[in-house]
Amino acid sequence: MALLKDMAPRYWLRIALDLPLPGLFDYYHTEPVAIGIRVLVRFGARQLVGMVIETPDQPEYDADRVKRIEMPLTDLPPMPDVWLDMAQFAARYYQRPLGEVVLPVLPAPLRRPAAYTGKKSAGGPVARQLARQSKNPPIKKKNKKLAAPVLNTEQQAVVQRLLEASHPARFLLYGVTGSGKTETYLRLALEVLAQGKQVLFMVPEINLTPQFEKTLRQRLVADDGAAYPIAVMHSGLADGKRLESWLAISQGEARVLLGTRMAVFSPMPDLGLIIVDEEHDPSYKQQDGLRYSARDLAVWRAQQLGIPIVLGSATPSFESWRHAEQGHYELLRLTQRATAVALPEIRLIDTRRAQLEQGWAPQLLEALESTLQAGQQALVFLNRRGYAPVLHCGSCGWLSQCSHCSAYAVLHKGHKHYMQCHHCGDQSPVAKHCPDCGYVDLKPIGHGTQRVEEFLTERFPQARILRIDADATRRKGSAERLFAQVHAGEVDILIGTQMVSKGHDFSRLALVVVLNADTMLFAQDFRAPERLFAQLMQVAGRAGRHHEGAQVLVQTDYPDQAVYQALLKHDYAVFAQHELTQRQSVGLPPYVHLALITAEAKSLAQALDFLKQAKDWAQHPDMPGRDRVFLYDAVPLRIVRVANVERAQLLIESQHRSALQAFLRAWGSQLDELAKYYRCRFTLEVDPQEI
DNA sequence: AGCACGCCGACT
DNA sequence: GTCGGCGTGCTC
Repeated sequence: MALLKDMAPRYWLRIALDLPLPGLFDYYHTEPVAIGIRVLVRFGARQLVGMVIETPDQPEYDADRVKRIEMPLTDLPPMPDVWLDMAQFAARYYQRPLGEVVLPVLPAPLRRPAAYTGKKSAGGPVARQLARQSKNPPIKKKNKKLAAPVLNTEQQAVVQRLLEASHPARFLLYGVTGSGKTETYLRLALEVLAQGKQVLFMVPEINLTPQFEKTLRQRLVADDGAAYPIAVMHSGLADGKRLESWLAISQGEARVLLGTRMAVFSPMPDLGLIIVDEEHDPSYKQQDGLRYSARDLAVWRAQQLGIPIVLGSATPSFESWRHAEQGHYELLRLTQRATAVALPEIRLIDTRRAQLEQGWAPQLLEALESTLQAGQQALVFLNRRGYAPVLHCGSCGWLSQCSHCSAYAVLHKGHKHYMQCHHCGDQSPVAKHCPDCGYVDLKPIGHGTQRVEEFLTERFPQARILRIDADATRRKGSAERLFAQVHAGEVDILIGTQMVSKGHDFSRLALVVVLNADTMLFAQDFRAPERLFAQLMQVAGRAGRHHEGAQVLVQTDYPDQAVYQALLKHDYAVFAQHELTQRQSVGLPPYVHLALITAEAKSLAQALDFLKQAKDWAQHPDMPGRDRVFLYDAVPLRIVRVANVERAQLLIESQHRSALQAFLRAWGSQLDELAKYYRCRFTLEVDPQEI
């Protein structure tokens, strides 16, 4: 009996599984299975979908304990080699097991074991999806083809250079807001599409896709009048839709893919061009799981395929700017607005001298007043949601500390009043009297969007005021609906957080007011000024796209700061120069490469001890790259406790990317054991964007 | 990560 | 008596 069983041939497979365990897992099958095929396997007590990565002659694992796969999932062809190569690169570069790359990037139905084993799994998710599509064929969205606008000479020159693209076809398109970056993307895309290639368009956020999609549908039309099929990919799509897009683009049926960072992992058999819009945007970096930069992977993918890539921004990341300086990217500039409208005037309101009314300098209120009188729109921008960031007892000094975090609970008003910690999400009732001394008159300190809304409603009772922030969009439905109100002209004053600063083009907007810019400036992160500049340029860009005389007013206590002075002149280049000089002198990116290890434990001592011990291990003479890598001391995070977990971090720096990589590979593999000993959880982040 | 196994406290 | 809390350890 045993003999008979042994006679069945064994084809050994090394399989990637989505587990936080290093390496691949050995299985076998009685028939050959191709690399890149998904398989259903038993792993311990559960079933998982994995992907075949190698087909070795012998297993590495104890052959007696290697299991047979349940079945290969042949409803899709194997993932292409170039795709697997990119996944492999990402896994190595970001120091994660391959299974944490190749599986999470698949649409959920393709990696759910139940989709192949359950009762209603007949045919698998792909077959069902195709059946669904043939039953109700997607309605071809009709968009009137829009005529291409006439290019100005500057745009013509840029398009010319893009079309001439040869080696190295990596472009940094630096264009002020309204200079027509999108138009140049479209010209290049049309050219590439006409050659029978696919185009990948990346945007930083989901809410930017609808507007962009509309533009693409109107403009990406072939000479014969046929629209190039477009697929959209982002985390807001339902599983079925996401699978539909994935199938359309990977089978080459869709010619254009518009998506957020995850789109960089979509297989595209005929990919011929990548465009990364707003390339500086921090949203391109994933903040959990595999902490990848979609922009950086896009550059890698373009390099791998030998195809052109365009990184576009009005405020490029300093990393990209530096690449351009060094000639790694070709810098293309659009310095003029495509519409004849001048850039809005930016003014700093020095709050050190001003007599403030509820946090407002009189100039701001006057400007609001006259904007309303002129029948135009105003945008009030402040990056702080809720009513007030903290509640305070005037008698004993008590503050509304979150009971789980070293942060304050924020007062929220609305249909219901409540306190909420923005770090752990915990909600609690608003204290009626001081829990320490019983004093009844607790006062909110500081201003959030809700309080600004309340103040402006009192101050300008005739104005139609709308607030758009994470709270407003959660309750009242989609952000898109609220934005539609603004576009329809039903809003005089729009109050908003980051959410309003991107993408939307408000036609009647004549005034932008920025309230708490300084708090962004003094965030601990070394990128704070860079971020603030980008943020303010972006929000300023909302104003006066259609009308002359738009104003941007920024309240600050520090008008002399370089970032504000550069902003006054709309001068990114000078600001970049200034900041880069500083970065170079103190040794920060892009002049050095960083990695960051963050430890979490019940007590701060455990987290710190773990990191200290890890640092000691790093000094071992056998550690590769040790002499070319510098480790800082372990330090507690600024907000040390979140959800009753204490956190500390340790920064690793090197002049040489390859040395850092080699070091992290050797070092990182030893940390699991150490973390177990200190009862810590830890994450290792390569190229961290916040420290 | 998840899931099983295992050893201690308050419930029908 | 058992249901279930989550600590420990293993999974190709």
